[in-house]
Amino acid sequence: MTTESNMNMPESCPVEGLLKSLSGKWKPQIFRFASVGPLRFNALLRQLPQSNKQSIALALRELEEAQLLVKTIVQEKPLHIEYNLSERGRAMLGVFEQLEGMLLENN
Amino acid sequence: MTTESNMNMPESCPVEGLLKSLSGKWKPQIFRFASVGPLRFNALLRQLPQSNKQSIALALRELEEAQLLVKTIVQEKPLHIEYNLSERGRAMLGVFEQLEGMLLENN
DNA sequence: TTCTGTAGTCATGTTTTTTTGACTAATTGA
DNA sequence: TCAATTAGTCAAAAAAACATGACTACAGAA
Repeated sequence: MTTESNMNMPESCPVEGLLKSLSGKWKPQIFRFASVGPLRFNALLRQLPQSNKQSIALALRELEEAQLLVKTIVQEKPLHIEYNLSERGRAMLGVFEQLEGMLLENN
Repeated sequence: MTTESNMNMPESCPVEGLLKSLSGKWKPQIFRFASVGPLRFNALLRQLPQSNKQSIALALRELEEAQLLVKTIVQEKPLHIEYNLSERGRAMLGVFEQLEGMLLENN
């Protein structure tokens, strides 16, 4: 039933776009970690010992593309890279916290 | 890096569970359709012409297991099955509508 | 009793995602 | 200068998700 016409079909519904940008094996956890404090690549790998570089690198890139995280080069020694929740990311976090409340209460 | 120990690891974070139960190629759309009115299997297949029975059946089953939809046998003629948003599903919908507002405004 | 519509399941194949392991390249500390 | 740490990339393999086509089973209409 699949045709060529559904390739790269841009999301019509923004919520569906958000769900997609948070879907995958590692992105939800990474997002949650980012809500606590800045992330660094190798530290993240150590926090997610069942994961791997490739997947984490991809997840970070996609979260950045979705504008949920921002990547910064920190000009300190040792020079390094940090990922933080973007403004949009923090806004999403607020909604998720509300959601969490709802999910816990009724059940 | 993968071990056997992460098989069926139950979700620690309820929001991650929700994200998971709404992830996949068809579940978000099905959920949105359900927010408009009752769903029926064959009608859904016709509304999602690039999909297929197998995937839709699986998506419906998983949405039901996640308690976002409820399945009802309608004792009318012709006897048929209906899927509706559960109470939990409607609660989620409320949050998603709020989310939608946020996603549209800042950007 | 045969045909149509309902709501699926099952085995198999294809495609997409995820993992593995080797490799790169810049920075820093000893 | 050597070794370690940081943050990755790449090609290939393995695993998971998705699609296809054949099939089932029941209800109702002609």
